[in-house]
Amino acid sequence: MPKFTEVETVRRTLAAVLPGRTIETVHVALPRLIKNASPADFAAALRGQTVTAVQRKGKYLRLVFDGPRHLLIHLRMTGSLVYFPAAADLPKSAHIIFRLDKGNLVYCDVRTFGCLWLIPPAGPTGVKGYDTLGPDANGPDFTVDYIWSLLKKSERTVKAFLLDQTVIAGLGNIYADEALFLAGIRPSRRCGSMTKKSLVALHEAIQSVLAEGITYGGTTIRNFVNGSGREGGNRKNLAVYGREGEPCIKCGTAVQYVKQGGRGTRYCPHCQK
DNA sequence: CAATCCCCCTGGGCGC
DNA sequence: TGCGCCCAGGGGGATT
Repeated sequence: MPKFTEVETVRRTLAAVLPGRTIETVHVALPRLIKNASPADFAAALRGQTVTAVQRKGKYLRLVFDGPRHLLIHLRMTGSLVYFPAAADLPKSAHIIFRLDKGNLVYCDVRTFGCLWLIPPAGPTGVKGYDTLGPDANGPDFTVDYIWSLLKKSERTVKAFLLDQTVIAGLGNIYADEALFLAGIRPSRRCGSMTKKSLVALHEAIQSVLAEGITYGGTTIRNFVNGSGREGGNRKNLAVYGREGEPCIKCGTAVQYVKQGGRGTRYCPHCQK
């Protein structure tokens, strides 16, 4: 599922219902999802904890409690975190169940790549990917000048650069392709060949695709559901992702598919230079 | 430092 | 209808 629009959609949904709720018990059906504690320690640390906030940084969700541990979650490809206000049949992929004073919070994950960690409320967490995150793609520190300073030093492709979470936190494969299309930049272009002008266009395109993705509630490709279990509605807005072989919406040229850095990459060979 | 490959897994889609 | 293959939004690690 994720890129951060999906994670942000989940965050917003949960932030509306979780604060004030208290965890009564935790059931761990798939222990390997918890990366830095045994199931027993994990359950014991969270029992009796009251949620005070639901935060996001990059593609990580953070449940803030009134106690000495926070819960950090990465949904990876197919994870979801869903609040059930009343008793309900749980999906087969419900791997971790937090029984609350009112309702249940359920971590579901078909491919089971997701990760959960207990972390301290402040300071380094020991979770490498989290501690090294760059500025959020929709945050105030993600500026043209910031990107320019890194871009000049890099010899990588622009797409690899965009997906590097230490550079920009939150951008995923779909939105990287979409932003590059919108800015007219070929994914295989070298960072060093970028002009300030094309960077400004790219910066704007990133903000734009992310804002739109959030507005439409995330992009449902296969397994994405938001914190209420509803699917996102953004798929129809995608210009290149999932449209390989179909005509470019600007010029009609067939959208190309290539593997770049192991990731499926789509672009218009006419519009993107 | 950058690129590639492989891994973690399940299930949908498609060709035969 | 069934089987086997290929594919997938993420990211970490080993290797070249």
